[in-house]
Amino acid sequence: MPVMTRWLDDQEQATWRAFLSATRALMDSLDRELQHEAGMPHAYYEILVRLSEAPERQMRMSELADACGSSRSRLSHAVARLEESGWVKRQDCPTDRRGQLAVLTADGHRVLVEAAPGHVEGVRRHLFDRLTKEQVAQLRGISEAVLAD
Amino acid sequence: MPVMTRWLDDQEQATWRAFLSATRALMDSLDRELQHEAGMPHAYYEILVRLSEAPERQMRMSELADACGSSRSRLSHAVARLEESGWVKRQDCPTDRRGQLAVLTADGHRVLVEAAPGHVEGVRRHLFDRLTKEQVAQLRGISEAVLAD
DNA sequence: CCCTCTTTGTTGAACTCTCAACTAGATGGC
DNA sequence: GCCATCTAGTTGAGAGTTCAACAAAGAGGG
Repeated sequence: MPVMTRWLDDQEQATWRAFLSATRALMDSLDRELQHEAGMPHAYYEILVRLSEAPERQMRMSELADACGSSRSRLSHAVARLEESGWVKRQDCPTDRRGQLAVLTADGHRVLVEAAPGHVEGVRRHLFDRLTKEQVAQLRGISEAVLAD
Repeated sequence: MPVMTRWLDDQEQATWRAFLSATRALMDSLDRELQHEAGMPHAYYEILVRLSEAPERQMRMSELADACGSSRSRLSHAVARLEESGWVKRQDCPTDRRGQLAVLTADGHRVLVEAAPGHVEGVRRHLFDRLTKEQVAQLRGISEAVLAD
């Protein structure tokens, strides 16, 4: 039996459309810049960041997938690609013979260090420079509310 | 000459990571739901929405690309796909012989009408139900600030 | 009119992501 | 020990996106 749809009111509608446009524009810019300056998409950059912050710059594939909000399949393909570039290598996990460790290589770390300033600059230019301190706090609250489970 | 990088402070860092996670989770959910219920990704749904709102349910390819925040190439591929599904058709533009009009078909309109309630429900569940009225207003302001040129 | 520059839209190749199927190893009950 | 079940990770195919190259037609200056 069909239930009455709760359509979006004007404020919600306008918010949703602005949010979609803004997010798409933001992500497209960052992706393009990162591809141009570091030769990788934003998703791959994030993988390198997570690895660089992990103890011994290494992580189990599934932890890494969770940390990046990525599916296992996606991560598997991505790490394969990053391995071809020589930025990550895989090692067998000593405690679980099913497991694999993704390890950031010296080259991978160097690429990351070189790309980071330009990327941060981009995040500022496209996002934080356009917001007040108050809006930054609001955006954090909103993001955390969306994530809450 | 290298210029000192303005790194993100703690608040910005936390905001940026939460924003990335939240946006990715939100978009992934909506994409999955729409793919499952309507057989198309969110980007294609948006194309149908824009067409449905246009006079005579038709638009020039480049207007449509701008409205969707899409590249011409992307739109061209997308419309080709939507045409295969029978939801959109192309027509020559009468006033500009280079031009093409994308026209929403009756089938396309029907699919859209059927998918809309479920999609709106998803947008509510994943976004608006988790925010206060105040946060919705804030999100609108933030999005518009990011879009401003 | 002619030449140049711009705009419109498409195309193919390379790349990324998704989904379902699959292998291999761990786990738990009996 | 044995079996069913679950978890870790990979794989290949199909779908979507990007990028650069391209053809075709409009626009504008001389």
